[in-house]
Amino acid sequence: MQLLLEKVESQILASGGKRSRSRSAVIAQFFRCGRHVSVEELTRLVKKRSPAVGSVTVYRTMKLLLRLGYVNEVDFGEGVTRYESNMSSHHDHLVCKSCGVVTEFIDSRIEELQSEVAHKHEFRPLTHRLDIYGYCRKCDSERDVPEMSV
Amino acid sequence: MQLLLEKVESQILASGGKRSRSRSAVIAQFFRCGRHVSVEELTRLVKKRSPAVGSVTVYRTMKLLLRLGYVNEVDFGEGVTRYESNMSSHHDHLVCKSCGVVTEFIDSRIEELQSEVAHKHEFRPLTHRLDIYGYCRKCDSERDVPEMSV
DNA sequence: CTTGATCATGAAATTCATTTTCATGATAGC
DNA sequence: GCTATCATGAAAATGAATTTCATGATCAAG
Ligand SMILES: [Mn+2]
Ligand SMILES: [Mn+2]
Ligand SMILES: [Zn+2]
Ligand SMILES: [Zn+2]
Repeated sequence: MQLLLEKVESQILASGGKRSRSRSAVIAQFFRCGRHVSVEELTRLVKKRSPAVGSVTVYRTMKLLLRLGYVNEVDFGEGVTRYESNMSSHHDHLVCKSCGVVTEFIDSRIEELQSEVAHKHEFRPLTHRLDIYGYCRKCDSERDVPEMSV
Repeated sequence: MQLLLEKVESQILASGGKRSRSRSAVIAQFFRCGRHVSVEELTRLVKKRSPAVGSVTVYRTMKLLLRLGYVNEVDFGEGVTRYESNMSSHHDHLVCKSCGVVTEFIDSRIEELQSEVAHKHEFRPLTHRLDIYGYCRKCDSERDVPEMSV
């Protein structure tokens, strides 16, 4: 982990950037916390250890990591951009519309069929986004329970 | 087409709304123009025939059609919401990153596999969004051409 | 170690799509 | 025609994200 942080920092140096406390704090916290973090959430976490860090620096740092290829932006239609590490390989998402929990999956048959469809349309595919929205098991069973209220 | 407009208007009446010139103009223009229209584009088109109509009314009318189930919102990550008629059945999208052209497709095998994956994860799928980003044939061949500039 | 050029920072201002407010105009049903 | 209710457009407000700007930190050279 410390290794990863140093690798990122040296790549920042190599690309003409400089080290900084705030930025290190943001990067370390990002790799420490879970997936699909929003800037607001990440800022709150960073502020616990480094109260002086503002959200603007978090915005800038995430864009920097994006340029360096360490993160991906994801958007589940909430009006905010979320970030996930690019260390793990490509995957798609199951998004619960009730509790918001996100489950990752990969299905090579679907990936294969996507390539096939693209080529059938003379289209050169580069990336794709497959999000399935619905209810996770917990939320689905809760919705089945007949009226308990009032 | 005139039929469709009347159907929508009567449903608006039934749900407690009233008729209006501006709204009719927006609805008619929407069904007249192509798919994946943004509010800005639609407003410009409407203004040609009805210059007094403001974009706020277009925003409101599209949300109304959304509530009544006539349209879907689509988002290709451009920062603006686009609308498409809900008359045609579900489909997915091939989006050209160069010229922006959007091709629709449907592949029942992919749809089938999505259900399978969801159920494997004890997830009840309701909707999904599959967008494939890349280059259409025209843009792909143009990019292959070696440096022609200066 | 000092210097000086360059980069990074946070606060405030700005942008841009979208929504809300508000005073006024249009509509429907009596 | 009257009137309650809805729809309108302009302007203001919102909220995420970016830019500006004055100041502070960093680093390579000397
Ligand atoms: Mn993910
Ligand atoms: Mn479509
Ligand atoms: Zn859930
Ligand atoms: Zn193209």
